[in-house]
Amino acid sequence: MLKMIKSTTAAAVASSSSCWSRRGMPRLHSNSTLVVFLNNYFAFFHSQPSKPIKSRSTQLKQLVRDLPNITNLGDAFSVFDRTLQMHPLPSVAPFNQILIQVVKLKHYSAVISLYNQMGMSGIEPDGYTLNILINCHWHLNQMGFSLTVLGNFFKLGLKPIVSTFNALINSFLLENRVAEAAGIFNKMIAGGNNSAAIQLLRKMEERACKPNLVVYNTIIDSLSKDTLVDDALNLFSEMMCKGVAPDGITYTSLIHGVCKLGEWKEATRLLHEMVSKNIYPDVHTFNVLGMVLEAEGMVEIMIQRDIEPNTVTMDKAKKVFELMLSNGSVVDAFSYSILINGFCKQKMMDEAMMLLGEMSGKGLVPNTVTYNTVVDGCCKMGKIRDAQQLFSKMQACGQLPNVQTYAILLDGLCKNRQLSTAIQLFREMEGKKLDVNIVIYTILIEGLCIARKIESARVLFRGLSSKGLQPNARTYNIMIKGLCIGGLTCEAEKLLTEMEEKVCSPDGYSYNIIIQGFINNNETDRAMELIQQMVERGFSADASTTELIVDLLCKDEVDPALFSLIQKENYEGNLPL
DNA sequence: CTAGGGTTAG
Repeated sequence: MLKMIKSTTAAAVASSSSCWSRRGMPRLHSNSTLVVFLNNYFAFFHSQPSKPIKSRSTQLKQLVRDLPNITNLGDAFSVFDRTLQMHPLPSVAPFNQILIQVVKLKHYSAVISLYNQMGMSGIEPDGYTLNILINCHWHLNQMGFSLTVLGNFFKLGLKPIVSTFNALINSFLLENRVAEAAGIFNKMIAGGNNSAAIQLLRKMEERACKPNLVVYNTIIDSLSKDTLVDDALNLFSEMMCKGVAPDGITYTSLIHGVCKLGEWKEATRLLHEMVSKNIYPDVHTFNVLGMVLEAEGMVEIMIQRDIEPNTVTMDKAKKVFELMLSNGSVVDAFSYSILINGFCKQKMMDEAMMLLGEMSGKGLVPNTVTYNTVVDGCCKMGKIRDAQQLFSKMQACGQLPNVQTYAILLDGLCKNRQLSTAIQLFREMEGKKLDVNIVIYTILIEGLCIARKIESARVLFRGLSSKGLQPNARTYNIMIKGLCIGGLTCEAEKLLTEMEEKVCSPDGYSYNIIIQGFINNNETDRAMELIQQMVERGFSADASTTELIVDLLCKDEVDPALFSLIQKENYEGNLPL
């Protein structure tokens, strides 16, 4: 088998070695080798009678076999309650299993509340339970709770992040607890601190606590996510030099990173390399590739390379799916969500809905994210009624809407002039004790501005800090635009200044919005000054701003020198000599 | 039965 894959990938690499280009170049040609790899890979598995990738789940989880499949929080609670009512009370093990299932559903607070319920019922936690709990506290950014669970090594409120973690790691190192150290890395990275993570990696090495594969994978993935792919690849080389062999997770992280940068050649090389090491792409890897190909409009090329672009049909898309399905284990609910999202983004809602319907027939459960995707698709098409129906349906199926679901629907309502329904929905989500975030308020502020209720928008905007929320650049931009529409350019400019003082300085959008505002309100002098400022800061006029300026120039209302300023900015470096 | 990779919002 290995030989076959080796030969197909080698052929794939050899077949189009000259069509690579760096980032920013036409993509349709540049990733064709990747597509050839995929086609060969699928073709190979298609010809195999049995599953090539052995499922590890058959070797594990004897206990969980007796538990019903948990696909939503409601199920989890009922299974938990039934387990709690058993006589005699079972050991902690099945409870741990339930907690793990809930962790997989990412309902971390629910895990903690179930854990508390266990305590009240007299079930003693074990090491596994505590690990699960620590993991949840990390996900919830509750570092203090994690530390308490770990055994009160430290008091709460320690500020210096690196030294805190160092201290923790040192104490773990005494016990040779590499796993926990890895967890701390994970948390640090969640805070966006790659360099601190690498520093800690070095500390581990100094202490002769050899970082293992998980530690490296965690950091490599974080670097890849931040598109620091060169650093990720360096660490990748380093781990191999130190005798730590990469696995599928390492490769998937790296492939994700290079694909994000459009480095198709590198992606193909990595795919080739992993297969040559007897590490096979799994459903995660394919989902990354599927996502990337979809985003690049490569779906049609994946199926048949000589068809017209932009003619993706359901038939053709299904062909890819069937190809993946022929592998038996390659398509899961994630894969469906990704493909459905692709169709939604292409505004092909019929196809998206068909796929959604198809899932249950395959025993796959559409989750909150899947529904969010189709609700968004409907909203963006202006099909609010359909979106609302899906919103009801998901709840009927036991998939609870989250903040993102509400954001999607709220935005759809606001943009389709149904402000009062939006406000009703907002009240509903408040009632559900969902954590209303800045995205939600930004949507509402924009909705109010669209409805010309500038005063209400302003009240909402000013009330953000009392809710403990910080407006970001997008919130400011929307409010500035609203104020300009309301003719309140003076106040809009004050907000622009306020942005400077806060952590979010004005971006290109901010300038375009306010410049348009000044021009539309016949304050050309002020507009001129801001155009100057915008250009100085390296931002440029967008199409509609340029149009307004050209219009002014035509009416001879401004200094003609202005045009060259705009033009120079737009064509800098590209003017033919 | 513990850690690490894939999907969604303004």
